[in-house]
Amino acid sequence: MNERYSPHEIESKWQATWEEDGIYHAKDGDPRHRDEKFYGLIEFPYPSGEGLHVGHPRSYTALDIMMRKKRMEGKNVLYPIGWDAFGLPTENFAIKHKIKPQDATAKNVANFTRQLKSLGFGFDWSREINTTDPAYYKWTQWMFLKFYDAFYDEEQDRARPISEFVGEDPDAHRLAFKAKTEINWCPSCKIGLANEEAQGGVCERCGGPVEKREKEQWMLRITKYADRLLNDLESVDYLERIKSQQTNWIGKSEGAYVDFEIRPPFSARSSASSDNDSVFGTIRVFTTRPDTIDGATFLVMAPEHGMVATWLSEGRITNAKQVQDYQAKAITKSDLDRQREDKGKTGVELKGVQAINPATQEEIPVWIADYVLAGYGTGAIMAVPAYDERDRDFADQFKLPIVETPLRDMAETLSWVENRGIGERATTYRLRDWVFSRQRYWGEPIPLVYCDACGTVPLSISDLPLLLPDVEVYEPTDTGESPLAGMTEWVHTTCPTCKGPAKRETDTMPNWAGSSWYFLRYCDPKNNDAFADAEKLKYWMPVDLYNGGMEHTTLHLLYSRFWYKVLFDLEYIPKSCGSEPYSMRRSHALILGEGGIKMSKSKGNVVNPDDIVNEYGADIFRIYEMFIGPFDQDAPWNTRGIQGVKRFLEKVWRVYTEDETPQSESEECVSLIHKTAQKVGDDIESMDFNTAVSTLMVMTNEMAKQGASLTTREMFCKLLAPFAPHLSEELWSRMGYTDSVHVSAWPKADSSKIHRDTFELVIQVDGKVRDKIMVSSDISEELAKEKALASENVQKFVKNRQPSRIVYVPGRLVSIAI
RNA sequence: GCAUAGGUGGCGAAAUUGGUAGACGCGCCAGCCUUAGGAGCUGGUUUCCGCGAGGAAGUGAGGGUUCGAGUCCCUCCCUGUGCACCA
Repeated sequence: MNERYSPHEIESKWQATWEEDGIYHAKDGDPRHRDEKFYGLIEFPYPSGEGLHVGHPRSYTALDIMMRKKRMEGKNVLYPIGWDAFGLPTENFAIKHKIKPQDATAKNVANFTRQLKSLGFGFDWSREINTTDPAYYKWTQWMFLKFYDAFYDEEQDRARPISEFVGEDPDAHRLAFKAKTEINWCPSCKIGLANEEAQGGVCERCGGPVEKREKEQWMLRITKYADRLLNDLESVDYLERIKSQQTNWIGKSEGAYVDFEIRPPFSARSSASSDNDSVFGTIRVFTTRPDTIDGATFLVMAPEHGMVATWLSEGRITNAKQVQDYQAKAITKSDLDRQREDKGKTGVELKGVQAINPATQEEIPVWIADYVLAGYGTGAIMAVPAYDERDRDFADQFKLPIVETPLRDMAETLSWVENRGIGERATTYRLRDWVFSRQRYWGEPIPLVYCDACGTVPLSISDLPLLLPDVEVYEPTDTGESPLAGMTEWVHTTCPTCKGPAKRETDTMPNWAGSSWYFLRYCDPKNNDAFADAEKLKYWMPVDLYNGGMEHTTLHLLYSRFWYKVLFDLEYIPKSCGSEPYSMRRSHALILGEGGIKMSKSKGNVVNPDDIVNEYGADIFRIYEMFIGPFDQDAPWNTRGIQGVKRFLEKVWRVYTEDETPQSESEECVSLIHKTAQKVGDDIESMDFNTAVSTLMVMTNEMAKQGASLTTREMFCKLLAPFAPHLSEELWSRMGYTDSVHVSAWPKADSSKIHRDTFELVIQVDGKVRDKIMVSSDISEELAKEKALASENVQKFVKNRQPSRIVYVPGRLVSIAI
């Protein structure tokens, strides 16, 4: 009886050996030789209580395969791992179970570590980081202070230290600044919610509707980087759909601001006052279609527009009550309500004011309506119902005039607007500044204090990290304040400048903070004097390949690019690293439940990686996830499918442990192993892992049938190594090698050996295959055509007719057209 | 609506980028082995016609280019994903 393939014995043995030998440790190198390095990055996981999802290993295995190949090709590979551990789910979980988030995190990290190690990934565990480690978040806080101490210089188009600011009110220009913004407020839970917790306008905790409330929060001025974040996409290799999502998110549009004069309606004007006197203001609108201005038959302002309040206080609006009611409703209206109302628009006319269309000089009415957004453009639009669907809907609903007018020339209109001094060319963006405060406990404390004498004072680096107080109670408050606000001992402190009494900022940072720069920390994870040493950054950065989920394309990916650019501008990142953190970005897709629906606890179709590893072992699991379908396409889990992979590896095992090794082998076999080497190598580079696996299967079938020489077996073992690291290591050592297969040289395909002496020539008549004949590879065109016409079956279809054309494709076919 | 990825057997999918459609795997069928098989091995498996050699049809629909189209062009339809009353 032959020995059976026992994944578990093999896997734990080799995992221990690898860890002992440290074969996956990256060595810092000389920046002058950085072409030898390869930095591959996966999005570090959030260590949730649920443990690893089967989706995680899909991405990690894919990069693991690429990194193993690069390592075998002689690259100095950095493939690190860490934990993005601050955040809401852990905090909520800890509150529910009355434990500390610190303890929950430690437990979850231990569980994730066990799971990841059981899968045999070649991570460099010596560089493991954790965003909740004070030694890590010290630098997150330090970076926040650098944002606080910087402004954006429009002329130089980069951030600079605030000390270099020339002009009035530098505080108004800091990259980290405080401003009133809306937060999501759940009236039943009496708690401020993060956007993630209020998706769809519904509270994640109680399911009730979420309202908007105003609160002063810390913001980061990402909008200053809108153009650079957009333009620099040209310099990086991201998937097209990633680029387009970022482009959409930034949402640049070009057009013009146009001023509309406002006066009382003609009918209300007293005969004594002249037309000029009656103008009491202007409303500036933003439009991308100034060429349609003749068709602007009314003006619409956002209910929150400042001028509405002004006119109300000046008593100009004759239906004030109605307007105020509408304003009040619009402001408290939740996103959910707005979505529900998408069947019709709402709005109120501002009676007592009229606008003048500068193109036609006609009086047009002014409305407020919540389909006009306060935060975009100028918060006011000229409505052109003849050309704009939304304006048409509104006009239809309220019986406003729709006038078809000819379009003007765009360039001429822009000049006309500018020459008359009634506006200017303008560019707007959808991108908003980044709301950086969270009223939560489990995040990095914002390292600022408020002093009556000195105002807002940043902590100095020697006071960092500002530790999160270790307390028993950290539940959210009814007031919308951070739980830290209730910890008076922690809040009351002394001012770093004047030593007088001061209060700490009690908001914490969002979990996007720690993940915005973790890839920098991997370059030098233990440095206590800097977030990373410049020489090490020069060697490792930028990241050569970054893989992650599409769900992080607009937030994390954009935030971290922005964060990196600020550090770059402020010269904390060496110039030679470049102004983009990631050279290449790829995205994996989801693994769905059986039947193609999303895996979820409620549907009961969640597959636990532990179960799969226990039943089949890591190598089978890894290969199954690669074979499941194209890496960038969603794929349903199929428990039966994994059986096929099991058979495949068992067949490999038999080939190496049972078959007698022939001294010589067929030309086909030699050709096939080199073809396999070529294809597997190419497929790994292009991330076509599913076809790489099938190529390995084809080769295995051939070896099982025909037998294979030692050379072929060695070559195959190396090709298999990135996919099934444990099995290949076992086979490698059984072949007598003492060094790891993972540090052996990646096999190069020899194209002269792929070349065959004969090939199958396909013969087509009128585009249909009529025969296939074996011919010599160096057959001449004439001979090929001759042989083709000589074929009996071909003659049956040619039927003595004269071919109008005969095409010969070397090495492939002869096509005869009648 | 805008953007983006797709649509190929019973299923997951391949297709050297314009050259044999369905590789590889699942499932199914037959056979072998076995006390037994929901284990393993071997062979078969797009559909239709035919005993067979072989033939016909076939890549969401319809046109077009070409000796030749899953692939290129035009007009549509459907599905997934992201953003969305962004002026």
